[in-house]
Formats: sequence, structure tokens, C-alpha cells
Amino acid sequence: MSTTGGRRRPPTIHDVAREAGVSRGTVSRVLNGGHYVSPAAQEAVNAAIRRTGYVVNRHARSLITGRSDSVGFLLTEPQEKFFEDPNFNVLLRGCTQALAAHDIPLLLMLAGTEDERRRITRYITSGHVDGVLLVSSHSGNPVAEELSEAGVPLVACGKPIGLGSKISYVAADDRDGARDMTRHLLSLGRRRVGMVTGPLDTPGGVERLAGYKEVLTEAGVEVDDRLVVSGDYSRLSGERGAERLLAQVPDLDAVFVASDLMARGVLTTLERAGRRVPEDVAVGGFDDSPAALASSPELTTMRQPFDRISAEMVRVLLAQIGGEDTAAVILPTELVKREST
Amino acid sequence: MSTTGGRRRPPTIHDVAREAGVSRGTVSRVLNGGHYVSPAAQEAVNAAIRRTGYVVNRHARSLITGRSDSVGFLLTEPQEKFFEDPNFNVLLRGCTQALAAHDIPLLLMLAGTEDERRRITRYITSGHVDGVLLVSSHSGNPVAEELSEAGVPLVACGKPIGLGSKISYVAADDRDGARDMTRHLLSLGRRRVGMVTGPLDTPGGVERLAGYKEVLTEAGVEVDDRLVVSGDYSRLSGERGAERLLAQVPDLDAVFVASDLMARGVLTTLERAGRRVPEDVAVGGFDDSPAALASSPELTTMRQPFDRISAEMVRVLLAQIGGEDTAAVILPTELVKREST
DNA sequence: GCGCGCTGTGTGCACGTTCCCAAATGATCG
DNA sequence: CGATCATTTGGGAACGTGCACACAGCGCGC
Repeated sequence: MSTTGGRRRPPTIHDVAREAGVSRGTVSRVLNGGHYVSPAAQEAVNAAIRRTGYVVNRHARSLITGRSDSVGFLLTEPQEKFFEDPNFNVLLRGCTQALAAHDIPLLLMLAGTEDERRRITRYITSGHVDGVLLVSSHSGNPVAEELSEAGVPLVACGKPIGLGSKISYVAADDRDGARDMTRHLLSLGRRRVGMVTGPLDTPGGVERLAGYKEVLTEAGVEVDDRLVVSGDYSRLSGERGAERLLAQVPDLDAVFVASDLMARGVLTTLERAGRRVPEDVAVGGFDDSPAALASSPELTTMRQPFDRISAEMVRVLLAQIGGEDTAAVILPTELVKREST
Repeated sequence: MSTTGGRRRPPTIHDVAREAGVSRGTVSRVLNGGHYVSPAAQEAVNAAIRRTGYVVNRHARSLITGRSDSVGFLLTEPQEKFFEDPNFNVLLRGCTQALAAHDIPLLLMLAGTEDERRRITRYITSGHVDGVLLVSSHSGNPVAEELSEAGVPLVACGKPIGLGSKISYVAADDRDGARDMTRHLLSLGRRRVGMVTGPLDTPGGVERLAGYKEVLTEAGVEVDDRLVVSGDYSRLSGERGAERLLAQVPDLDAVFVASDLMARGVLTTLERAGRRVPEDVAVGGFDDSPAALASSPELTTMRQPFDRISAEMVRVLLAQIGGEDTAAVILPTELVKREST
């Protein structure tokens, strides 16, 4: 009961009905699609809605429909990753925007710890959201399976780990992208092309490595194990990876790095080691994250179409909520040439 | 009606009541505080809840109470800023966590454009959230006033622009932090200390500049206008600012930068210009954002206690929702010495 | 012994919406 | 011309919860 800004009772569907001279039922029908409503009534109701400033009470609607008309955005990453990687922000932004077009709010769920994971799982399976957008580069956690088994509509960003799982997902074409980038590096005349991979317990990480190896083999370049080190998409693991590469193959002349964030780390290490980029060593990243433009030299990278990815995630999730059977969506990547190659 | 994972009807308060052998009212009382309930009934109800796996239906509750038991996190920044600045992620994480303790979900609202701002304002004023956590470094937008006038509980991060506004906010002590950092730079023996300010149409930006000037004056060092350039907290504006500083005062020996992100840009420019940090030029940042550790050399900076800031924002907002009158909260900053000074 | 206050419990009502069904109207068809 | 059908409308019921109220039992003081 604050003294300032007392909020009055908002208009209900009753008020609109009275104002328009029709019944609640008719107003409701106008609100939900407008089938079996005469044009005259349609118009009268819309006018009444404008006049009263009526907005539907979502709680009342949800109570009767059983839907919440909201979805969760679940991020199962340690918080350092969430702080470091702007890709999450890009996805968040994209999903928020795509959902806004359907007037669906997004509930943010950050599961950094095991406790949070449990709490959030319970929240979701209690029916408080209609579905879940799952983002988790390192999807080794059981949360996807758990939610899927509970019958919660679910779309992952990137292919989840369990092969047997029937979880829908949206991803960039990792293998093809890796192939393009490796081909690009070879086309520059480089032959000692190293790679810093993503986490190899994730399908995405494995695919990017596979694409790299394929192209080298096709080009008749021997795949040297000392030229491949693994990382976890973090900047620091890029630094470390480049250090090991330089130690093992001092005369390498190119590196394909499985994420832009790691690529920044690679650039740091190369600079410390006195290597010029791209003259001595060409560096190719992956993602085209905001980090790619912020680095110097600016990164040549494989663009993941994050705006399309998030739009597709939302589209697939809504289809699934609508009861449709949905499949995986794979989107093409695109080579973006900048200063580092 | 998907074939897999059919969700059955969840238990209601009725089921719990029957299971426990009491009435709905008693169950409800146990749920909401447990006053006027005998220990025996208390126990029976709790056991029944555990057995049935009952979870309260928030929609039904909201319908009757008029509260939504959710809050919005509103970010009114262009999307580039959201992508670039990890501080937003830190705040987001902190608020999510603090709200989780109260079992309150967070609705993410990103208002990058004018259209989105309108849509979101309408959503909020329609009563779909109980309150709003507002984050907006450049709070020149009318959204705060608008929501506040509509009687929506609101807490801003950082002092909003309008002086007359009675909007509650939580902020770090900008002036004091700027004083500490400037004093630190002087203590290193530096006398030509430049500054890259934040946006000077925001209280935070103005305060940090004021602190800087105060300490210089107190120390008997003349405040030179050519040593002060303004930025907008972005990395790029740091680069540009440092370029201007070097052009105007080539022999400057320290820079106080009003954000870590800008400080990274300053480091880039200094390196390009061949200046060593900290030997030739000492650089002090502000925020202690994740960016401070990721830069090289690692940034000396003023730590904003983001975890406490977000916790306080949530505390104040909940108090305001509870009808209390709330005031501004100012939290102390702390000097974190690293490699750049 | 009466009234009063405090604790503990059950019940009716209301919140605002959607859905289902009945009924009215006009059009079409055999 | 009567019957069937599609369209349009209104009203009752239900969703699951919290709250106000009524009421019972008990102890206490006057």
C-alpha cells in the first residue's frame, strides 16, 4: 500500500464485453484467432479493447489452458564460461527476439552448480514452462535426457551427447565448416596446419576435428598428431594449446582453432612467441562471435548463423509444444575473411 | 498429444488435503508460513506433499493474489553493448541467484530498439511482473520514469539520470573509487595522469571524473583539460580515447580509465604506439569485470562488488514490492592491484 | 457461570479466463 | 416446404488457489 502510484484494477474481459455489447465468449473468440465471429462483432470488440486498454490476464488463461505461454532458456555451464563467452549473449538475444514475435516471455535459468541444476529441473518438470531452450556446449550433463524423459518439449543448441537420445537440436554444420576453413588455410599455401580442437566429448568438437582431418587427407597432407591439441573453447585453453603446438612443431604455419575465444588465446601466445600473424602463422577461428572483431588482428573465422540458429530453435520448440514431431536442423556456415589469414 | 512422455495431471492441493486427512485450508496455511497450524497437521501435510510430489500451481495462486511472483530484468542497451560487456552477464548471474533463494523466476527483457522498449513497457505495466530490475548504463531513456510513474516497483543498477526522480538504485561508490585509483596512480610517482571518462550524461560517468579531479587538485597537480577525454564504456572508445590522449600529451605516464572494457582498448592503443605498460604508462581500470583478467597485462582496477550489488538490487526490489519505502544503496569499491600499474 | 481471547480447522467464494454446449439465425438442399 | 447444415452468439462450468468467515475447543479472569 504505497502512497505513490497506486495501481488500479486492470480491465477484464468482462469490461471489454460490456463495452462492446457482446458476451465474454465472443471477446474470447476474437482474442484467440477470431473464427466464427462476425466482422461487425470483431470490429466492436477490437475497438473496445483499444478503448479500455485491455490486456489478457495470462495467469487466468494459463490456469484453464494448462499452458504457461512461457519458455525457459537453460544454460548449464559454469559461470566463468557464461562470463567469458559472448556467444551466449548472442543466442540469448536471438531467442528473446524470436520469442517476442509470439508474445512469449523467456525465463532465464542458469545452472552453474549441481544444486541449481536440480532446483531448475524440478521447476521445469512441474510444468511452469511449456518448453526449454537448452544451451550447453559441454552437454555431458544428464539434464537433457532427464527433461526429455519427463516429456518436456526441448530443443538443444548443438547436438547433445547421447547418440540414442531423440532430442531435437539446431546446430551449424560443424564438419563442413571445419572443412571450409582447413581448405582456406591450405589455399594460402600453408602445409603445417595445426588445430586446437573443442572438447572431444562433444559431437561438435569431434565433427570439427573430423572435417579438418578429412581435408588434409584429401589434399595429400599427412595428419600429424603433434599438430592437434585439444581445448575447451575457453580463451585460456587456446593460449595453452598454442604453447604446446609451438613446442611440438615450432615451424607450423597455420592453426585452425575451433572457437574464436580460443583463437584469441592463440593470438596472444603467438605474439608472445614473436610470431607474426598472418605472415608467419595464419589463424582461423570458428563462430564469428563478437570476440572475432574485437581481437587484433581481426579474426578470419567460420560464421555460425546465430540469428538463424536461435530463430530455428524457437520455431522447432514451438512446433514441439504444438505436438508436432520435430527433427534436427543443420545450418550452413560461412567463411569470413579478415586479417588473421 | 505426442506419443512419447505423456504428462499426467499433476497433484493439486485437494489431493494433498485428502492424502493428509485435512482440509484445503490447512494445506494452504502450511504452504504459506504455517501459522495457526498444529504440529501434527503440519507434519501430516508435509508428508503428503512429499508423497504426492505436489508443487503449487503458480498460475492459480497468481490469479487470486494478484501477484505474479516473478520479476523482470530489463536491459535497455543496444545489442552491441550487451554482446561486448561481460558485466551484464555478471549482474544477470547475480540477480538470478539472489532471486532463486526466494523461488522467484527472472524474465529477461532486452530492449535494444525503441519498438522493443514500447512492447516491454506495455508488458510490464500490464502487471505481468511484480517488479523490475533495471540495468542501463546510459539511462537517458524515459523507461525508468515511465515505469516508476506507473507505480511499478523498480530498482536501477547505478544512479538514474533525472535528479528529481525518486527511483531506488544500487550503485558502487563511483567518486570514492575514482579517488582511490587516482591516488594509487599518483603514489606510483606519476604526475601526468590522463583519464578516459565514461559517458558524461550519466551520474556514474560524472562522479568518476569528479573523483579524479578532486584528488589531483588535493595533491597539487594541475588538472589539464588535454589529459581528459570522454568515452562510452566500449572497448573501441577506449582505443580512440587513448589515441587522442597520446596525440595531445605524448609524455603522459598514467591513465585512469572509467571501465575495464575501455581500458583494454587503451592497452591496445598503447601497445601499437610502442608504449610499455606499466613501465612507460600505468593503466588503471574500473569494474574488475572478467575482462580485467583476460587482458594482458592484467588490469589493475577498482572492483565493483557486483555480487553484492545484485543481491542488494533484489533485496531492495522485494522490499519495495512488499510495500516498504526504499532508498538508494551505495557500496564501497576496492582497489585490485595487478600488472598494469 | 459467563464472556472473552486465542488457537486450530473447515467451507464458500472469488480471481479471469477458455471450453463446451445449447440455441438462434439464415442459407441450402432434397 | 421441411430438414439439414454452417455460422454466430450467449451462458454455465471448470481450472487451483488464497482469503474471509464461521465455528469449535480451551484456558483464563472477573
